[in-house]
Amino acid sequence: MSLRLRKNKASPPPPVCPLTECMAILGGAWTPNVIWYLSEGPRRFGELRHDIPRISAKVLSARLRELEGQGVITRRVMPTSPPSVEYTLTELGRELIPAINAIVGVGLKLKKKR
Amino acid sequence: MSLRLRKNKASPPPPVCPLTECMAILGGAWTPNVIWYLSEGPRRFGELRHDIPRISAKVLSARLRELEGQGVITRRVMPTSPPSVEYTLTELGRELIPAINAIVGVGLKLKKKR
DNA sequence: TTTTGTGGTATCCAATCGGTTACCGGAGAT
DNA sequence: ATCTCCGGTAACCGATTGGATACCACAAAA
Repeated sequence: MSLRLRKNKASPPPPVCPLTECMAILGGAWTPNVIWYLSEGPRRFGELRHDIPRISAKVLSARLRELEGQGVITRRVMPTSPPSVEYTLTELGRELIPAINAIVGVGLKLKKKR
Repeated sequence: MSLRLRKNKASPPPPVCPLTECMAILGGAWTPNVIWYLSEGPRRFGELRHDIPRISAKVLSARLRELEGQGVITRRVMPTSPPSVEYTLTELGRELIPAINAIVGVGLKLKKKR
């Protein structure tokens, strides 16, 4: 003799999730890091490369263009020599900071436990 | 004549980031969704498949085993017929909920703006 | 004259990733 | 006797991903 399965409809699933929408922004490799390092102010391409040592120029370039296309950052070419480029979080981009901070918070807890 | 470049050392980068640590958990496809649907209580394999219609059994299975290995969820086989398996967030897993909520919050804002 | 600094792009490549399909055991229901 | 339900696994496959390397223009500095 054995127990019966509980009905599958037992508990209704939580409401529709907008997770996918937001993860489409945060999903790419290094994306949260880029946003994190932009969260304290504008930053140049080379500075970001230095901030995130293991990122390749190709990937950093790709991420920046994606984020620009999504309206998360703006790109501004400065009239210097050689020309330098400054990236800044938009208002939309700044709305991502609490999420990034929450992720960082969990990361800190994880580190403490090890 | 043209402007000079500002020194690269101008502003120090923010402190070392534990982002990567946490994103190693949240990074896989569907992972945040799985945690989200577990956030309101234990849930069975088939229920999760139903919650996340486009996920394949293979990927759901992989994610659940990964999360179990990372100590985010527990797996419990119930003595039913046919056997059913219940997944539950651990205490560590519950610490991820604020981050998930923050991500959901941004997703909601994104939806409103469209 | 040569070197340095900047912000990239082009190309190639191996690895990974996730989807698809087929299949499984074992008990209960029909 | 056969079908259904449940929670998977195995094998295969194409697409995507990200890393490595080489290369670019242009101006200023050495």
